[in-house]
Amino acid sequence: MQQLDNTFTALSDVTRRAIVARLADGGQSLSKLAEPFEVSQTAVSKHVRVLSDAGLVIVEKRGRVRHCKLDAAPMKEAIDWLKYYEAFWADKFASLSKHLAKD
Amino acid sequence: MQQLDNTFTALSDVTRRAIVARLADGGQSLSKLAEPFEVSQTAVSKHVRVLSDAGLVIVEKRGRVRHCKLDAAPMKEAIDWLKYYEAFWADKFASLSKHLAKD
DNA sequence: TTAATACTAAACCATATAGTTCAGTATTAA
DNA sequence: TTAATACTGAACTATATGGTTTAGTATTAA
Repeated sequence: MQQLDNTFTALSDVTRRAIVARLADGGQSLSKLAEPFEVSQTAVSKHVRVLSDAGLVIVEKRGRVRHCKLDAAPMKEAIDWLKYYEAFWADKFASLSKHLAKD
Repeated sequence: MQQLDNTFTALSDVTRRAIVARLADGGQSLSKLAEPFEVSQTAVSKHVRVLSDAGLVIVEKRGRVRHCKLDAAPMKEAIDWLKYYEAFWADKFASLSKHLAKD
C-alpha cells in the first residue's frame, strides 16, 4: 500500500522515468547517469534517492562512485493493481457495455 | 508523456486509488462516493477533479448531481510503460542474469 | 415560494516537492 | 602529499499538494 504509493509517486516525474529508462540500458555511476540531464547532479542524486527508497534503483557504493542499477520488481505490484481495471478500458467493448449497463 | 505524468500522479494517492476501486463497483454520485471516506466531501471533490483531469473518471452533470464513472483507458499507457521493464524484475531469472552480466 | 440538497469556488494553512548553491567528506590519481 | 573526482548534506526558495472552513450557486422537493 505504502509501496504502491512510493512506486506511483516515483514514476510520476518525467526525469525519474527517464532515469529508469537510462538504467534499462545498463547500470552506471550517478555522475554518468546525470550527464544528459539539464538539472544539476544534486537534483539527479535526489531523484535517485526517491527511486532507491521506492526500491526501483539499487545504489551500490564502489569507492567514491555510486553505481546505480535498475530493479523493476516493485513495478509488478503496480501492474497487478492496474490490470484489475482492464475491464474498464473503453476499447474493451464487451466489458465496457457490461459496465455501462450498470449505471 | 504529460498523460503518463497525470496518470501516475493521480494514482499515487491512497484516497484516489480507493475512489477508483469504489467506482469499479459502479458509477455513482459524488456525495455517495464520498460517504465512506473520512475526509470532507470537498476533499473528495478535489480528488475526483484530479482523476477527471487525468481522464480516469468521467463526471457527468445530472441535475444537481455529479455522476462519476470510471474510464480506465489511460491506465493502458501506464501498463505499457511498465511492461517494458518486465525484463528487469528480479524474479525473472533469465533476464536478470543477462542484465547482471552487463554491469 | 421556500427550504433542503449537491455540489463548486475561494481563501487559507501546513507540509511536500523539485530545484538551486555552497560547503564538506571520502576516495582516487598525480 | 596534494589535487581532483564523486558524491552527500545543509540551507534556502518557489511552487504544488492535500486538507480545512465558509460562502455561494444550481437544482429539486415540499
